[in-house]
Amino acid sequence: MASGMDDRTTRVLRHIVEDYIATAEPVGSRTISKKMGQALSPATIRNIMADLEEAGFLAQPHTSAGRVPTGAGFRYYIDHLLARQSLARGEMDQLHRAAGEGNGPADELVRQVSRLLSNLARQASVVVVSSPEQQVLSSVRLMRAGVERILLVTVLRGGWVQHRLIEGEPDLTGDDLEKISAYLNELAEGRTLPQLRARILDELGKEKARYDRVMGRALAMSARALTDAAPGEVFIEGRANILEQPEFAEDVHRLKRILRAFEEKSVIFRLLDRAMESRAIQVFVGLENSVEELSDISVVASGYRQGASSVGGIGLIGPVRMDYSRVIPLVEYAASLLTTMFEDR
Amino acid sequence: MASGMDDRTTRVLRHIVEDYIATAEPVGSRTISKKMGQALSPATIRNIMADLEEAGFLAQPHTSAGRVPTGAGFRYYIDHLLARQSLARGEMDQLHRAAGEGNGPADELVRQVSRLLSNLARQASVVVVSSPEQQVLSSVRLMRAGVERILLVTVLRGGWVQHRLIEGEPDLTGDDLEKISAYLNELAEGRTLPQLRARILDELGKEKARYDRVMGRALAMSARALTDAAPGEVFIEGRANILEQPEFAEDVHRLKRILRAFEEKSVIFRLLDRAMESRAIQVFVGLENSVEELSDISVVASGYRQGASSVGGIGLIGPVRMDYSRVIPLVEYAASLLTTMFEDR
DNA sequence: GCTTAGCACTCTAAGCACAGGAGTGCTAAC
DNA sequence: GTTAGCACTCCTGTGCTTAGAGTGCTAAGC
Repeated sequence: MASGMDDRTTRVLRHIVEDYIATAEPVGSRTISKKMGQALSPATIRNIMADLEEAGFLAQPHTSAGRVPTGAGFRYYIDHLLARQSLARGEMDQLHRAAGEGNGPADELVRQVSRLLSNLARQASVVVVSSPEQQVLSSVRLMRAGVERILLVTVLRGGWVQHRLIEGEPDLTGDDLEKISAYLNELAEGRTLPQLRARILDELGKEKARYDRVMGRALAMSARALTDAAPGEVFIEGRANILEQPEFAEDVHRLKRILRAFEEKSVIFRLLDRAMESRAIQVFVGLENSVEELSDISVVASGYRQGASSVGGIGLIGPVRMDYSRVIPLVEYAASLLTTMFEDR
Repeated sequence: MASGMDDRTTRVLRHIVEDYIATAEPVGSRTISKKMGQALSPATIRNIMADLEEAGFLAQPHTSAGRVPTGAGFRYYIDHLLARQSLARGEMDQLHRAAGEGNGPADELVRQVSRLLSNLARQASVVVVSSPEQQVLSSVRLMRAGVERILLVTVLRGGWVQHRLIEGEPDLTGDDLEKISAYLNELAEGRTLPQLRARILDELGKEKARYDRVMGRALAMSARALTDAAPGEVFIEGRANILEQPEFAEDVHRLKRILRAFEEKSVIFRLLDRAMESRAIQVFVGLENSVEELSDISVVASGYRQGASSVGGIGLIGPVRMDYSRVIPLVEYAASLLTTMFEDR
């Protein structure tokens, strides 16, 4: 269907979308005519606009208003007409610096980058960290945490740290913990979490008799603790930027919906998981993103990887009227930056 | 000054504040007269109101509107007139259950309680975790995290887990780490973080020669890592509840200010630190809280402790017009719940 | 001397009419 | 196929009016 649009028509569409992105106001034929150097009169533009409206790319809030791009209009613009802006040198530097400051564990790093991404794009930013089950373990340790509690700490290659608390094990001595930890750590070497789990169970069956009961129990307990995958995490930064957008400033109801969605991690997760799988950047416009609460907002997101496996996604959330030409390269760069950062971690 | 108010006057004030809390509308003399069983006519009430206004407890948005309590009015109400509602059995149970679910490390626990507190009070809730320097260590460990990174994990009694990443130490073998960790852990036994730091430096001076260079370097590096106190953390839950309040629904500007403040952890920190010191619950009304950005909101907060030392604060943030009779007991209960939870941790 | 009924007064909120303006669609001429 | 011209629609802002809520003041009553 889109194939039926000639060059002139698409140029008009592009100008309308861009003007609307810039002003957040319905745009009229006069404006577009001027913008195109008066090569076409307003009347001609109006004819074209009528066509575009019929095709579903534009809509009128009311008869005497200008046109506003529909979801489909934005979609077409993004897919076919978008002229990507290249990032400013300074912005790239800033992102690099932010990544450099993410000195702590891996989630510090992703949060730091997300925070800056949010500021540069003037939108709310979201990172998700999927529980990286395919990641190779760096080390594993049982640590005493109070009288009746033991903390199972796992560190994955790349700097992901996870905790699991194990309750009600008062009679393991410090020496026991040392011994078991060393053993666990040895088993963990070069393995992923599920592999370690399997390995422990294996050992437990095979050599159960060889070890004292304490060791057996501790291993079983570790295996159990490793069974519940650490839940993925979601960090949202720059919520306040949402308020900067005029569409939300007016309409408190929409604002409420989106802030509520932010409170529900699962919603955000659903939102980004499609982006995490794919290597390319993804843009979900309005209704497309299938999360009812967020039917009138857009998500621009991309997965980031560690080696071959994807470990999470980073992106921006905002009104459908977003400056995609700027925002898409930003997200893309942030994601690839994270990917490179994890290469030498 | 307040001493000059007779019983009848304060009763009127109380009714005005309570009606305003319930309706968010300026309240008129007629309403109060009815509410007090018509013992006093509206005209009399008006006289009293005029007095209260002169004393600074009430204000009029405009001549023909009813009265609205000022900050001072709320202050007086809270300090002298407040009839605390007792918590519903069910609410207490819910909080207990939430605390029970906080099975993970300590900050999981406080977040869980905070989240529920927020829902029960229908306000945004905030917990701060001050870096607990007086807390006794449970265990300390160096763990390999990638080729060039070492993770220093400290577990404090109560289940507080902290990480510090140490970069650029490729030539420590697994055995080295084992040895040093065991040694560190021994030094840590029963000490607080600053004490451990001091102790390490001590050892380092005294017995430097006795150990191989690797051990010395690793100890020095640990001491260095322990020097930067882990920053305190701030968690805010239930931001969306803020939008429920009519005062914010209308006024986008205020909403913006408060959400912006939420993004700045330091602001929230400043807000709660006075509450953390004291054992009693604290209510900061409007301007009092000295954070310019939040001049028209209230904070109800209380510190929670672990043993004798305070480790953080929990509270609610919302418009000055808050249902204090309900909210104060809630916060109080949540804080004391946390304190008891930490008793047997 | 405190209380209160009565009343004039003030101010807001809501409704309505009206004008101005932006933008459209259609028609007819180029 | 393009465009000037024009009638038409609909929103927006303004001014005006009215109803209502609530006040302050005064004078009468207990």
